[in-house]
Amino acid sequence: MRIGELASRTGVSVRSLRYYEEQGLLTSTRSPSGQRHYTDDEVDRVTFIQRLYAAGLSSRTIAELLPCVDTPSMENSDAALKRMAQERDRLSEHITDLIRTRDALDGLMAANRAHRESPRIPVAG
Amino acid sequence: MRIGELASRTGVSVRSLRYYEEQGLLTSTRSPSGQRHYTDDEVDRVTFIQRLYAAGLSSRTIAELLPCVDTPSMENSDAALKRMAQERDRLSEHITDLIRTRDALDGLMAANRAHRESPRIPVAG
DNA sequence: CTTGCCTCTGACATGGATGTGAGGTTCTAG
DNA sequence: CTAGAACCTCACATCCATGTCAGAGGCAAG
Repeated sequence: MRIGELASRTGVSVRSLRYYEEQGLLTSTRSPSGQRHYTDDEVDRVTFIQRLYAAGLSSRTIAELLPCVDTPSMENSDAALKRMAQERDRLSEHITDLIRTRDALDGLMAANRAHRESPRIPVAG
Repeated sequence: MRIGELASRTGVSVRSLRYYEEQGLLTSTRSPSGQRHYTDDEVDRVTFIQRLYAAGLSSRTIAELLPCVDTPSMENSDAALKRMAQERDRLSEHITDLIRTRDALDGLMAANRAHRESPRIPVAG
């Protein structure tokens, strides 16, 4: 498929797809006239890339991990696996932090609702 | 306390504290000479602001929520509470998304480790 | 008074993913 | 053949929390 279709299938802008390629996250075969062509597999790949972006990884970091995703071989894995474990832990920490924040919001909302029903002395969280 | 102390107590840069004030997230009393002074309460406030930033809220959004935090009164609450619920849900969605990503990373790491122990594709040792 | 550190305002710089536009080529449908 | 999408590259713009620098004033200690 061409870039436009990949874009609409993944919900990622054409601009971003080109950027991913520039960052070495995505490859394409080129038609004789220079247009990018992709296989169906790239749809999942792009989705996964987006997932990692959403998890706060930079394109640089993603680039370090992807070889390990593509071909789980020894040389890549050795460094990349360590990197991946490291990112996993960072992510895990972040998740617990977000959960704590969500709890804080829940607490605030409860306080406000309580106040709404029976006005009282304001308490900050 | 003055801004430097607040900065070191919260781990937030002086620059950022001034920025928070500029965005209406933080207030300070000024000494006659114009220097900012803060009470101990501001430490928690700054920490909470950081928490919200980490949760992906923009300073604009945070500004919308804080009045609700300060004084859980009716007028503020009405709009802000709705906003807060909305952000809470967004956050919740994000959390489940991150957990899914973490699971994906776990899967990849497991696959790589499995490969390492018994290489299925004879490439190199 | 002077030295040194803290603070002030203001303004420009940064990074990273993405938007946007120009100017040109390619593909597809009529 | 022609019109209009879709594509190409290049390059500049945007957002937003921070960094950083410059020039000036504040304040405690020697």
